[in-house]
Amino acid sequence: MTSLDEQVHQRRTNLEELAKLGVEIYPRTFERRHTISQLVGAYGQRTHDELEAERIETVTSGRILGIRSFGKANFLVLSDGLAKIQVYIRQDSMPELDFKIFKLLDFGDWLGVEGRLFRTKTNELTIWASRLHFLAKCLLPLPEKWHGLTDVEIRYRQRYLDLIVNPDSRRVFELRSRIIAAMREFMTGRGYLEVETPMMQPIAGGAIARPFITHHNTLEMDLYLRIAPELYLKRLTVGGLEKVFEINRNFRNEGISTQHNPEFTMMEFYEAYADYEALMTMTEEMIGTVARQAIGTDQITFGEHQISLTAPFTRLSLRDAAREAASHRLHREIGDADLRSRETVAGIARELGIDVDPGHGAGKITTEIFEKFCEDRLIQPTFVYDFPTDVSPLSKQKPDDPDTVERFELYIGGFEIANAFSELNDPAEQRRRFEAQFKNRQRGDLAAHAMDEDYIRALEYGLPPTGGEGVGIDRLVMLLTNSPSIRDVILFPLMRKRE
RNA sequence: GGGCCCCUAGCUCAGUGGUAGAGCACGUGACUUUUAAUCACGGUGUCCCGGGUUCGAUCCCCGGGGGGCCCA
Repeated sequence: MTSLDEQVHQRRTNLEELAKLGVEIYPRTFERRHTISQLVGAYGQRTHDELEAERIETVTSGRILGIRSFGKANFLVLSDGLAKIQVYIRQDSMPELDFKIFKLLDFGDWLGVEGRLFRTKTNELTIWASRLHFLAKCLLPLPEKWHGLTDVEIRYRQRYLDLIVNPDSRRVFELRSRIIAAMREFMTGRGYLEVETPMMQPIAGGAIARPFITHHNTLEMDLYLRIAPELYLKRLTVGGLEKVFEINRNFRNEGISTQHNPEFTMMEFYEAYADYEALMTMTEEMIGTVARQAIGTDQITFGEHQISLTAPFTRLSLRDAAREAASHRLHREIGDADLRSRETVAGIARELGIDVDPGHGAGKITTEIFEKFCEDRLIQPTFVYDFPTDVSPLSKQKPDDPDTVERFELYIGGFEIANAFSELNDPAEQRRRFEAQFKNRQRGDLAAHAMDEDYIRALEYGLPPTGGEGVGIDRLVMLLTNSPSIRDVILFPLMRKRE
């Protein structure tokens, strides 16, 4: 018999023995007077003498994360996932049946306890148990208590084990919830309406990305999982909802990395009468506010970096960033005009070791230079603004420069956190942009934006001047929880199927 | 998709071309305020899978699977 078989068998036997004693082995409810967290919160500072005077009786419950037996003195460690409390168990303090139950408990079982709070000689807050209530059996052995569970594959595939034994993991997901709550509060506090738009879309628009395809049987219709809610949210702005936001999942059928999960969470919002300048101001306020509210500070540690999220953030135009990086590497001055000539910028890119796609225009090539040489150096919060028009099919051009759109991306910790622009609201120009994208698609670019006639029709009814933005929630959570991989902040990251 | 690395007991990890190891966990016993409890004794296994080389492979070689990091 393997060690595993042996341990599972032992646990099953204990469960059977409990049943033989007449114990309800899967009881339906349990009424607590306090959670363990409440006990620790309320009485964690009480001294031995205060507890003796107050004689606090409690009924609580949790999972057994430690058993120390000394014959007649026995200790359990009980956890509610957030806090732990010790339980003192002695045969002469409880009914005979309850002590028999205790003898059949295993590491990992769920248990209810009645008793009085006291402090042991070593000053540990402890429940002196007078009754035990068996709540559920743990039939499989848990990971070791000291090293915990470090195998990342098991942590992701069996997140429940990770959450049981790794308090830091629990902490990350508590913070994730608080970050999203703070974000929602920030938006609703500014008068934004929270909405939900389709996740299944007949045309996957609003971003440059390859979609997942699914199928509706009775409609006999292929659908895409959305790559962005953008086009639907702007339809709402056409409909007069001047400030809307949505926090929800997007799905992109692309590579997986420490910064990319196929499904990820975005907060996307649109505000009538705002432009990208206004959004920059709002974004730096949002990031700092959310950080202070969710984690208590806007000065964070991310890996080896100390990052300040206090406004204002640095602002850097994309072409300046690309120009400076190229000038530095090629040891000569690259001018703005060099980046706007397709021939010149393609030559520069090749000199920099970039494989230039013959179908790519000057703007796309400039963006590639930026992505390759600048992105991962933008550790402190930086707005990179003014993107080439050919990589931004939904953004409004600058009045004096049709090759450039009013768009920015926010970089923190070396990766993109947010993407925003003044929305293109001229339906004729929007149609031209979609057609240009269609040409990219014909050349084989499966991520190119698709034509959306209904969206153009909506624009024809009139979209007011509008600014819109998407904030990557998972990446923000990574930053605020100092997590090196996006999989550490997604409860169940996508993993390859296992035989 | 490419490169590099990892896969050994339930968990965390050593290790070797010749009967596979430790700590925790598990079992038995001792112990009336312990806390990574301690002490004594005890059993651990498809060394990820398949093929090859070899008298002999967990180890070397090839292929596959899963995972991680970096690059695209």
